[in-house]
Amino acid sequence: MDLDARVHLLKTIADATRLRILGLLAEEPRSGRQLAEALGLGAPTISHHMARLVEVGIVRVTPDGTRRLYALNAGLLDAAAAPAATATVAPIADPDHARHVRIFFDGPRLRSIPAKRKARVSVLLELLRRFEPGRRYAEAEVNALLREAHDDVAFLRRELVDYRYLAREGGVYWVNPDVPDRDANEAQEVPAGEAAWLGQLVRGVVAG
Amino acid sequence: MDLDARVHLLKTIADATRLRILGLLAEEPRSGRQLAEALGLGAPTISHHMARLVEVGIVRVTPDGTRRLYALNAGLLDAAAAPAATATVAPIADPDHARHVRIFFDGPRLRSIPAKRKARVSVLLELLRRFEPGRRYAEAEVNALLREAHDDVAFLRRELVDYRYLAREGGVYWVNPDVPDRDANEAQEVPAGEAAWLGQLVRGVVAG
DNA sequence: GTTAAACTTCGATGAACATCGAAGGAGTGA
DNA sequence: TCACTCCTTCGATGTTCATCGAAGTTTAAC
Repeated sequence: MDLDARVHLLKTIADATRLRILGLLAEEPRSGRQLAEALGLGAPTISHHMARLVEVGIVRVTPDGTRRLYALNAGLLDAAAAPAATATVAPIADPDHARHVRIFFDGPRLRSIPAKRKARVSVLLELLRRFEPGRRYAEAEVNALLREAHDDVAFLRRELVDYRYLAREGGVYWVNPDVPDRDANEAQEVPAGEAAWLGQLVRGVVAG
Repeated sequence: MDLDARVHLLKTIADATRLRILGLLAEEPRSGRQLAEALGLGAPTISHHMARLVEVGIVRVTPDGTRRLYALNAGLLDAAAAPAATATVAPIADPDHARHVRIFFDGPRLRSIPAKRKARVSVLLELLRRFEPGRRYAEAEVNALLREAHDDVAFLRRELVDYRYLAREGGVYWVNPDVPDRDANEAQEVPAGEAAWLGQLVRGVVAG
């Protein structure tokens, strides 16, 4: 996480409305409408803030009928609570990874799905990081997470399973604990340091 | 610390230039000129940022000849490092305290020194909070800290000592560990919680 | 007093952005 | 298909604020 990223993240949290939103989401997940009512703000304003919060990863969103349910990203906070645990997926060592990500991602969205295998692997690994290791996901949850990146969730899901990045049994998915085929991947320790101060911050700020 | 204060503090840190300044000050104290050179910015810009950082208490300033030396407020960071310690001065329980502070303070500055004893006590206790308990101060340091509030530092210093808020021996001052005469003061526990997340944040952000 | 260095204040400029109303999807159910 | 709800996008508005040059202030040294 470089300077710009940190500034971006801080700027995102440094707003009264968004702090109040985080406080509400810390109690329970809520829809946009609920947040708008609770804060006395218009729907466009809420939409604006939620887009920012989701973009930096503090909030997760799942479609639910015509509504969209927003929830605090528990993974970050849990990582902060157990600062010794290494709860993140091992880093990606492919030197072209960053370039691929830059080319194919537009924020959280995927501009397109790469045709070439190497770039597709980069994109899939990047998507894999949105899943919490150890947690089990229903197929709908997997779809919801992937839909933040691209509409063809079925293809992405199939690819993730084919590459063994996601394991599946019945309708339940989870991150493969020892991901295969990750080029030159030496599983270096990434203690939850980065997530730790973020989570600590969010906890502290939200708790008041 | 209410919502607005937290937002204000976050907004203060959420700036690339100020984060770089904090990073530099984490290494060693520096003057405004040094910071301007290191960052390639104009003197007015540095002055602007330093005023903000000092106002929120992350940075301390001491005059040094024609220069002003800026240093990270070690107290906050130390409080974060030992999260169990209660390193802050006991809170002020006088119900009129907040009103007095609002009336007589304009940011860190004192509009005037209250003539009435009650209000003056409030102001003095508020000033006392700018000192780190346990730390020993040279008279020049005491003056420097008080000068941020008002030019008549001699009067303020004498009052602080007269009220036994500051103890003195030789030329050395320190916060009286058991402050007397603090109306209805039941020394409630204020674990360094607030400072903790701030310090944790600064540490994390600065360390990268 | 005078000069020089370091810093602050003032005013202006431009960029970022929170908010809103109006219009435009998108999902749900008749 | 139609209506309804929820949400997003667009365009406009007003505010905040980082930055700079110019001018003012403070401190030290002679």
